[in-house]
Amino acid sequence: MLAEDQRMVRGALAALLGLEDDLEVVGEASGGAEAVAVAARTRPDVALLDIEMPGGDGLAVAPELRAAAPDCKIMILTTFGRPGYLRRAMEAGAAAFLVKDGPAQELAAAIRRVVAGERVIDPALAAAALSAGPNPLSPRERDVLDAGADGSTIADIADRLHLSEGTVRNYLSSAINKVGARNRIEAVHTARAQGWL
Amino acid sequence: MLAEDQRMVRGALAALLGLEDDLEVVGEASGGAEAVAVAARTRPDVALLDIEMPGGDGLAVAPELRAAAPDCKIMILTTFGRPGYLRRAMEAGAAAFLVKDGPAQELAAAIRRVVAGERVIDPALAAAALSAGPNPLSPRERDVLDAGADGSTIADIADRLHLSEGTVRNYLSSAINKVGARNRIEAVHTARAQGWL
DNA sequence: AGATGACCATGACAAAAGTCATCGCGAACC
DNA sequence: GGTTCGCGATGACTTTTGTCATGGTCATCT
Repeated sequence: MLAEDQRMVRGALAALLGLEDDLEVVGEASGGAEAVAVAARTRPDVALLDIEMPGGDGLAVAPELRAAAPDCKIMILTTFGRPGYLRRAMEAGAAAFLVKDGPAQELAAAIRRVVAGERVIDPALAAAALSAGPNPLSPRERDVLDAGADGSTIADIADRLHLSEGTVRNYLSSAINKVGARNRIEAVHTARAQGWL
Repeated sequence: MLAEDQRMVRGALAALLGLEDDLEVVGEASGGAEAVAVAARTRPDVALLDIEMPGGDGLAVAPELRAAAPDCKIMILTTFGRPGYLRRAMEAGAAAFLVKDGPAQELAAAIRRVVAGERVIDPALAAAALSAGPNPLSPRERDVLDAGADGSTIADIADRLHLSEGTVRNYLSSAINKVGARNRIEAVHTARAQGWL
């Protein structure tokens, strides 16, 4: 099964896999929630999930998908090889983590290896994820940083999260400090780059 | 010819086009500069360019490509259907503007229409581009806004652009005002969403 | 020849953002 | 039972942003 929001890319990936005669695409989905429903219905051997999708990203729905279709292997396919993504993917029980930058043949090869029971992870990425360490941000710090990512003012964030302005300032300050940034914007950038948001 | 930086997507698109027996992929490139070189060598009828690429984006290299291979029709294929992108694509002489969200069959169909001499643009997108109006930012305002997008401080920007801090502040302020934002971050967001950056 | 507008710069001021010390509460852990 | 840590809050303080008025140069357009 294929879950990817960009239809043209999804169609192209389907075409790519269609060239392999031991592989068949039995279902397609354009979002996280839909992926779970489709998997429950079509019972695929393997689910290929994109991360950047509307309606619940691939990492968030992985647990639900495991519940809905326990025998289905989960493979994460993403544009960005962020250490934090890989970590979360592994914690969610994914069998593979691929980046779209990789060679096209790698996809079919990885699927076969996953079906055979192997786990497939780019060694360089694995090393980066390990050396980067875990997410240093507390849940609340993440919330606040994320809420401020779009240019919202402190008052906006406080309002949206039902916190006092001072509290928001403190969380923001400690988040900035923890990621080693000089201000909110830098903090959001580096946190995103690490896959911490 | 196919220019797209993500190899897996590029391979998948090639597979998709390979299914059509009146179409053939004669060259592939992973960046803007490479696209020009490949086009000069392989002389394709049509060049399919992604926008979000390293080494000069599709819009920037379109003029060079026209110079290098005058008979080659240029098609822009992008993730984001931003009004400003469409406008720039048209000004660069592109024959088509497609978004990756569209249906997969649309790609081959669009290529055939372009070869037949037609121009292919999503009507909804064209309307949005026209109603949004042209880029309100002056070149310098764009520079400053862009330089500050990564969280650089005013002093950083002033330094990088060889301007006084006050000047940077003024440009930033007028840019914020022009796009109707409340601060730098919001300004960058909306400017990006419109394709003005 | 005069208007317009992009460009660069100051200085002054108000409004945010960020830092720091300090406090209380509750849960987890040794 | 004490320590630690995440959570939420205050108040005071400094720095950074953003706004505004103003002024000058240069190129373009009418």
